[in-house]
Amino acid sequence: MRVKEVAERLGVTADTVRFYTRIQLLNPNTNPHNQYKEYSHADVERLKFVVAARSLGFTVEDITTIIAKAEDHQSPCPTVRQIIEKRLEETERQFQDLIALRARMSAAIAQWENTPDRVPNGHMICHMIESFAGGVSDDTEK
Amino acid sequence: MRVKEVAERLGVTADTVRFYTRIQLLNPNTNPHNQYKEYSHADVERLKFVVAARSLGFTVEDITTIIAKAEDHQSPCPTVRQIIEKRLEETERQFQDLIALRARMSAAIAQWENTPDRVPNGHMICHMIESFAGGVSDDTEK
DNA sequence: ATTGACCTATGTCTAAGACATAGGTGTAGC
DNA sequence: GCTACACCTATGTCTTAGACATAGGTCAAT
Repeated sequence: MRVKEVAERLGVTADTVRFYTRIQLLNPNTNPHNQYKEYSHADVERLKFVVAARSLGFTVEDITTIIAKAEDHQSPCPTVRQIIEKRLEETERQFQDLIALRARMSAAIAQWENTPDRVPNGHMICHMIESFAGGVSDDTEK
Repeated sequence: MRVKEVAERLGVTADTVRFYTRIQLLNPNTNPHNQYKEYSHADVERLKFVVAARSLGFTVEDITTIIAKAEDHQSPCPTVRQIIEKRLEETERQFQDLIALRARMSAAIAQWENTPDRVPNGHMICHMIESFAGGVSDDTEK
């Protein structure tokens, strides 16, 4: 199978499969004539694993580590448990950040509904953004 | 003022200020002797604007556009309203994606609590990840 | 003048692919 | 066989918003 077929089978783009191939997460045979890659059943299985792991928030580097352990006949499970715990914490942080951002955005939009457009003058770029102080202040004190 | 002082005043890193300077979002004077940048009060004001806009989800490119309009004596307000609406939609999408991801991660962790570690065999890399199907399946049908 | 702590500008790197491009494949029509 | 032509491929470059590494500059204390 060539890249597009593999990609479609697993619901990812051909570019994604090419990327994984480039970083040697996948190692298909190469046709020496035209450099086309030929993906085997084993390659598809591995890609399936990568896609599953990605959808659980593992980074590509995480996955590389996990596969390396497995190929070394070690159980990757402890590593996997450890990593996902860390990734979940990060996700939680992003989540909180995103909630705060969304709140700021919504508040700004609400406030600006009753604000007229205005042409900037010398010491203002956009009065809407500038008047929405949102916690941004100079620390100059004097 | 030099880069570090400006950065600290606005609660960002010196690298951030350098980055904005590099892309000419800020245009401080350069000491021809050592290339050190000297930030004026106007530079600080502009940086304040950039930081405020960033905290509302505007991209650096958005901000460049907004400032360009303002310097051209046009009101940036319509543009600003339009952009933030778009950014809010994107944020909402990310938010939904993140909720789904977090749910998958939590579910996986929960499921794996009662799952023993296992050493990989020929056709399995990590049984925990592989058994947590999470919607990843081959489209092979034959 | 020299040391040393701290600062600076510049170049490179990041994650995970997307995009652009030059060239290859394969089928249909002649 | 040859030619179109639609579609496919590998490879190189680009993306965001800074962080990091490094070589060199500053400045107060010695």
